[in-house]
Amino acid sequence: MSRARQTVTLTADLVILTIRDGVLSVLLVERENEPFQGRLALPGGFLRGDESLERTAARELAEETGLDAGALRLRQVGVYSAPDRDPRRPRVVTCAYLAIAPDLPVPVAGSDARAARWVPVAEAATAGLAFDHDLILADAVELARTLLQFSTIATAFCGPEFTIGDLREVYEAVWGVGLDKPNFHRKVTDADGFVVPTGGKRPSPSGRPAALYRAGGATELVPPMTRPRLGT
Amino acid sequence: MSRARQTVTLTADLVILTIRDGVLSVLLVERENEPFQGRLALPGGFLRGDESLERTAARELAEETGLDAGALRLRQVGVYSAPDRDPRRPRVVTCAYLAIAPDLPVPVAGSDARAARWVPVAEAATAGLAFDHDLILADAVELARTLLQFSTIATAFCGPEFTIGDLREVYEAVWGVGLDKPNFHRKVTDADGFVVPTGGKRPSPSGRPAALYRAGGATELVPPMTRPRLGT
DNA sequence: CAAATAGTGTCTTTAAGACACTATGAT
DNA sequence: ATCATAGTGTCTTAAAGACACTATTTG
Repeated sequence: MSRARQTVTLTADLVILTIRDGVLSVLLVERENEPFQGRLALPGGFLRGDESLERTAARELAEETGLDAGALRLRQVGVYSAPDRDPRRPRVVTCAYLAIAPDLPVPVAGSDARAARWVPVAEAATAGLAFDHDLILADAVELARTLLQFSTIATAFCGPEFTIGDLREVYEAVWGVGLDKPNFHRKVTDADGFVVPTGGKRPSPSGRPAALYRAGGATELVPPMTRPRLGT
Repeated sequence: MSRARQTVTLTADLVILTIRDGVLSVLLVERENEPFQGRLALPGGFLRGDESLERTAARELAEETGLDAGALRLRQVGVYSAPDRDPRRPRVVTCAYLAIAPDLPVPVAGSDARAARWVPVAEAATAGLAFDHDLILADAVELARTLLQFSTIATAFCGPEFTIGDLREVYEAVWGVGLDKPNFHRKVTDADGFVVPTGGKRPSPSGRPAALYRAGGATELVPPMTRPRLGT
């Protein structure tokens, strides 16, 4: 019974999100070759010899951003296996991974010299990415939005030290909403193991300096952050 | 740059859950061949010619249970790509899908004549499944538990008509907890588009007959069903 | 002082959960 | 009548959200 036991090529694609100037942005590379030459695409690469897909994704992440995949957590977004998703040839199946990064100084030029840059997600979605990367990006952003509700992952968007205001801006950028400052402050500082004060303060150009925090030990966020409902 | 562009074999595995006699159960097949001959495994099969993985999963579902995949919704659980997960040969990568089914009369003998049967999830987890199917099953069950909180998918465990008590038993079986009957009743009937009364009643051997409902139009469940927290 | 941003107090509304109570059937 | 299961009322507590208010800085 070896009927149609087909072999395929596997890739791992990365959706690396960060916040730049208060705008949710994604790391994209410009394609050098056909198909989709000159179009923007998610960074990614082929599965190699003895790797799992997670390892492929971690390796690509290091190559594209210089970030240690051990520090950052990769989460599976999903598998994309439509037979014609790669026009070159059938049967290139990809698994997408989500990574959340602090605001990096600049995307490290990939070791493979591709021009990588941060693009606001809203812009990327309208511009039209290569392959089915529009769909992948949309799924990944939706996953990130959900993770913000139930996990403490928002701190991954921040540096090692941050203010509650910084954290609030993360939620506002990813969710695309405005949040009540006083209630947000209370909720975050009350949640167990979400943030812990470092004792330091960050002066502001004009106004009271904000206390600094670092990420706490918890991964799950209880009670969850409630995302404002639109339709209601 | 064709370095190590490896080809792999892809399969889709199915975690088909149902509730039998109040116990969360999974459809398993007994393996006829090595490796893991005689052991229980998740049903699944190889990706064919022009299929997407979703289609492979849907086809397997039809073969194993006779259920129309159009009626049932398949959800991706995840990709499992550890290099040595199939001892026969490296690079068999699988994508697992979750399907939720009403209590079927009996597993339709698969068209490929494998002995398929329902096994309580607790039993399957301890028995030790073939390959990494223990892990896949655990992930799928965790996904199902989460879906019960935020979606109206619990009705998929029931037939076309069901009582609120039936629905409560679904939650209790999947979550492994007891729920307050009066509060559950109110919450379910108040939630918009979760269940709609059919007007019928189901007599009970001893006691007041229960009103019958069918699944409503909503897919998202707001407010969500709150899953009792353990540690607190 | 005013302006600006950080953070606290407190009230209202909503939902969760406990549980007493009523309703409707079989025997 | 009793027993059993279905379903409602109501009270308590916890959390969401609005928003007035206080605190701490710069100019």
